[in-house]
Amino acid sequence: MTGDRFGYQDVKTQVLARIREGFWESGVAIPSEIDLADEFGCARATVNRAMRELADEGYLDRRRKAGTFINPAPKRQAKFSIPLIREEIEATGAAYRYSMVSREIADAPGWLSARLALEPRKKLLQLQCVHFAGNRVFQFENRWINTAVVPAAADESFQDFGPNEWLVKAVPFTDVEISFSAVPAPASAAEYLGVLQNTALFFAERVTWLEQEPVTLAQLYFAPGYQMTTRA
Amino acid sequence: MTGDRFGYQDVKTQVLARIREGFWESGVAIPSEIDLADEFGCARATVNRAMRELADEGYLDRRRKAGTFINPAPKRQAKFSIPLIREEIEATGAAYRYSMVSREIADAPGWLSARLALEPRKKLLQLQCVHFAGNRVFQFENRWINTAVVPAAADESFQDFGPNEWLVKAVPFTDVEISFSAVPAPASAAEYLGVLQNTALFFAERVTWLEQEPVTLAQLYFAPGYQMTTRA
DNA sequence: AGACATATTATGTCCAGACATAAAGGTTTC
DNA sequence: GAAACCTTTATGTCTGGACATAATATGTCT
Repeated sequence: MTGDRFGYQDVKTQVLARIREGFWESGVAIPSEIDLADEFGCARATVNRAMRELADEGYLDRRRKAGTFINPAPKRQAKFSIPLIREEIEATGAAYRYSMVSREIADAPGWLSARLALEPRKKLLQLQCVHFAGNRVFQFENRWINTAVVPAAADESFQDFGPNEWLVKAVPFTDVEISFSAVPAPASAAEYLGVLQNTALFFAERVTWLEQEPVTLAQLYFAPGYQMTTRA
Repeated sequence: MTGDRFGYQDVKTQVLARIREGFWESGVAIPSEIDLADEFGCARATVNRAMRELADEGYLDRRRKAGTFINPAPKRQAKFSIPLIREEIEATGAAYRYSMVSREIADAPGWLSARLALEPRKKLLQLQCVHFAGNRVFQFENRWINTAVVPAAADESFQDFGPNEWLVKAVPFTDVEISFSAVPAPASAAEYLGVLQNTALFFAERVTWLEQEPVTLAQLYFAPGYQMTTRA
């Protein structure tokens, strides 16, 4: 209720409040858009937008003809923005610094071929690099790039900027798959992060695809203490 | 282009394709809604919905009067649904089993009071429990419940079901904060998960609030090998 | 009763037009 | 030149109407 008219935001707030206070009997359809529009004194389109967004947010279930129902167990879905690492670091006030550790064209190991659905022994560009926040190591990155899809990558030295930074500008992609887990630090990551082997590290693996073609796989080892946080 | 008319879905697909193929010059505003509506032969409201959703999804930036711009570095935002643990386990085909380990009313330790903005030495209900997938331990849970906000919790034994399962049905909440990290297994978690101390564990900490009041804090230690995955 | 066709209904989408609003850009004034 | 004012414009929202669509409910026939 911003003041005079009942907008879709107001409808959302009202309906959400009613859901929370148990205003409507659970399990029974809540009033139809027409009825609500009538009650709130606005057009059906306005109510529709409010209800559609509440459904998108998981509070409501809607079915044609059947009506709109309160979702008894709203699956809280957390949204994480995956920023460029440079921005993530600079947002903390620290200076971002990048350093490439190794760069080579190599055969894809077996697990990688399987993971990316590549024919065996395909040549890929492999990069290892380190990202610093100030003078502390922030992340160790192990990356493979499919030069069949991104031939231009073979001509880049990646001395002055990270592969991700280059890739997001140079290559469009259609699908991303990210998985997070905790791993004991492998030898390489331990060395560059300056921790003991098997230290608990937050680990992310990200694969991007362009239509059906795998573009790149990144394995990201975060320094101890890293947290990924969200408010919902 | 579903066949005849140009709906908002079609507009989205077209515009997204143009973004990806670099159809519009980067850095310059793309055509206005009116122009696009004209070009696609549909109403401005239709284009508006398409563009609004693309902006929500992070592909576009829109500003009144200035116009609509392509987001050069679309902050890929991953959405994770946070299912009830029972559903998560049963979705894998395994049987869910739950077991409570301890239950007591205790003073909130200092770090907790600070974290939840409670007055010091406030009495909280503390629970420790274990969630099984089949006969393997899946998660060790350490939880505090603010009985000032949820007095009914003090009367629950939590012998037969987990606190989360009970809370989502019994208490509304307005805000959730989740953070994920990797931790070395503390003694308690190591014992119940059957791993050595300091094993790398995926760890989630979730705080829920009802308006300004903290409802509950959960610390979730996942068995080794756990992955949180998303496709975007 | 069960199978099948038909009517009903709430949501999903669209349109044409309207006014509101934020912000860019220009103009005037000090 | 900076501050204050005005104009313009693209997006943001709303209306009241319309048709489409999916799914339920109902009626009919076997």
